[in-house]
Amino acid sequence: MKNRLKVLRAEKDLTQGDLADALGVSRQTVNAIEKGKFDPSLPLAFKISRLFEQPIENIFQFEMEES
Amino acid sequence: MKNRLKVLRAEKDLTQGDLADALGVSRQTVNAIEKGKFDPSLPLAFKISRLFEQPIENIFQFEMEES
DNA sequence: AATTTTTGTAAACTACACTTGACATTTAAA
DNA sequence: TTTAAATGTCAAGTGTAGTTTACAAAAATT
Repeated sequence: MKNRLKVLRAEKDLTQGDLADALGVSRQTVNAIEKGKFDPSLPLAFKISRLFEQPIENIFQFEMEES
Repeated sequence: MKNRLKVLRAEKDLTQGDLADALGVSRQTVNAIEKGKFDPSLPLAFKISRLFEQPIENIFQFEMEES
């Protein structure tokens, strides 16, 4: 699953640590999601969505073959 | 997290088993999600979204206090 | 160039999404 | 009203999201 986190984060001038704090997760979790190591849970995806004021579908791009 | 699965399923006249097959998950998983026992993973939420041709936000309603 | 901040990554752990199998209860059909 | 289909739920297991701690590498500051 691809995502636009790095760009969105840059637009708001946030470090991975800043974003992690804002979301209430660890910095490693933000890093892992940003690098595509794993997908966020649905609740976390919603929090990210609200923080960046964009629909989930606009932040995460799911492709069917991924599973 | 609330969801409109039961209604959406009724609109398409699908049983929990039908939906499970269409999504590639077990019937118990569909039942548990529908009853709010747990949240779907983000990939599964995307599959549900595509199947019902509605954005995730229109199917699942996240409220901040949930976590 | 030296220091600080940020990012990447790893291991070991916890929590929960999802599985199979099984059975009881409710709803619909014959 | 008896049978079948659909739903609810439980237990025990697997896989992955997310944790903490820790350290190395890269990027930005001074």
